[in-house]
Amino acid sequence: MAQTDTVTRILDTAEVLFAERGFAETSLRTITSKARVNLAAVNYHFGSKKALIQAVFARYLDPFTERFHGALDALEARHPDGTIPLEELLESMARTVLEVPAERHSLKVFMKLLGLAYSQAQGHLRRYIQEEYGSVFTRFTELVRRATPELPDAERFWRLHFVLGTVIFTLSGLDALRDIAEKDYGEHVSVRDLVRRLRPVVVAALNAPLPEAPMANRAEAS
Amino acid sequence: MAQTDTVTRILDTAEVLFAERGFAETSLRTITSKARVNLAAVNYHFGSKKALIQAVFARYLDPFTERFHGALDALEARHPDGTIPLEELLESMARTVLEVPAERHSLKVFMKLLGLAYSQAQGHLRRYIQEEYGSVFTRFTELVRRATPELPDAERFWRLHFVLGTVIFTLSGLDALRDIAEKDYGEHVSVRDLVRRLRPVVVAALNAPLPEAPMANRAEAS
DNA sequence: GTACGTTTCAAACAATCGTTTCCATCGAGG
DNA sequence: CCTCGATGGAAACGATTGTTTGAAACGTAC
Repeated sequence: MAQTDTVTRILDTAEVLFAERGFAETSLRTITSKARVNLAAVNYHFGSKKALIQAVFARYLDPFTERFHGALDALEARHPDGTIPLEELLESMARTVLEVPAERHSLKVFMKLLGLAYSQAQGHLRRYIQEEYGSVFTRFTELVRRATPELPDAERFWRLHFVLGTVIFTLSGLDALRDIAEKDYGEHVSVRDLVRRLRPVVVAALNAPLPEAPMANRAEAS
Repeated sequence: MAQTDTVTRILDTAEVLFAERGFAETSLRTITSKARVNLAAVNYHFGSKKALIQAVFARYLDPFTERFHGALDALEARHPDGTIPLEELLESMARTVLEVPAERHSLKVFMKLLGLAYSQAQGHLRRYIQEEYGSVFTRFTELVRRATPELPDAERFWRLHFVLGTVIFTLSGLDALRDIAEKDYGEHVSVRDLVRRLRPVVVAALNAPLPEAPMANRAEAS
């Protein structure tokens, strides 16, 4: 139908502009004019700008969670003892993250959006993502827990976010970094190349020795 | 003078609001009313909103670069051979980052601002920071190069940005993460505690084994 | 062909934005 | 006392924002 055409044209244009400039810096007029669609179409089809932003994310995250659940199902089936090696877990997640947007040639956009979701205040976005897609992440962390029984729970929690930061930060700022790297080392870096470089770093970070015991608790500016 | 009072009151208010909501989401009216100064004061003292944003950063980065240069001078004096151990370099940087905003009890704000500087498009900001403060970073990376001669240049470049992502991502999203961690593990985390946890992870990431040789060059969606 | 629900369109809405203007106020120097 | 440059303050500027409106255009079923 014609609706689908307008809706997808809005989404296709919006995700690119959001990724390039951020949410607040992208007006509905910029989106609709570039998408060759009437201004009112956004509010008609999505209801509001907030809802459009969430729809942009849903188009990536819905297939991602579905595939990732499937991938974890397969992994659990191959390891009936319930303990999946850490490398396989990471590998599975990486593959899923790469697969989903690859079909629309928009891995870069997906990564930038993930970066924005974390950095931009946009309270509603973080809440929406947390409520809508938190369950997959919970399942994943539980599997990581079984894979790394020697790590204290709190330590594992923080280290998972450390490497999450590494990946999102790197892949979402990829363009700028790639330009610098290319200028300084003349080497062209593909996303797959970057993932190859990331793997040993992530594994080493998760397997790092435990920190020294904390000193006496000192108050800290909050 | 009265000028100084107005200027610092604007800066104090602006940096907090920017850190909480981002730049585009913080209006000059919100800043000036909360700071109890006239709306026109911002344009009078700073010239524009862009200039105010840069001034907020300069108030942190100017003392930071000065101290960091001094710390590196001291390190080079203690190692006349020109090779400073990696741990000392990292330690020195961490200490400087913690010192500067500690004097104004605003480490959290500083970290959030750093995170915003990377994520928000705000082209002018990245350019400003790069041009104004890029030299310290260049000096630091050169010292890291001498400290890790076994690493290929490109590999070191990427790993430095990996750990930079870890640190900025973690410390700028600290509030949200701290809430989750506190809820899940009942443990209160101070910034110093987090730095203690970060140290072994960062060292392990930089010292990770080299990735396997790349496969045949495959084109990748850019 | 006519009626109906859906979608598109141009126009206007009220609100907010950054910036500018103009005048009052102040304090120091002549 | 008067002057003058610097600062504070109220009001308005024009531009842009997200959203709403009401009518035109559309395809479909009777």
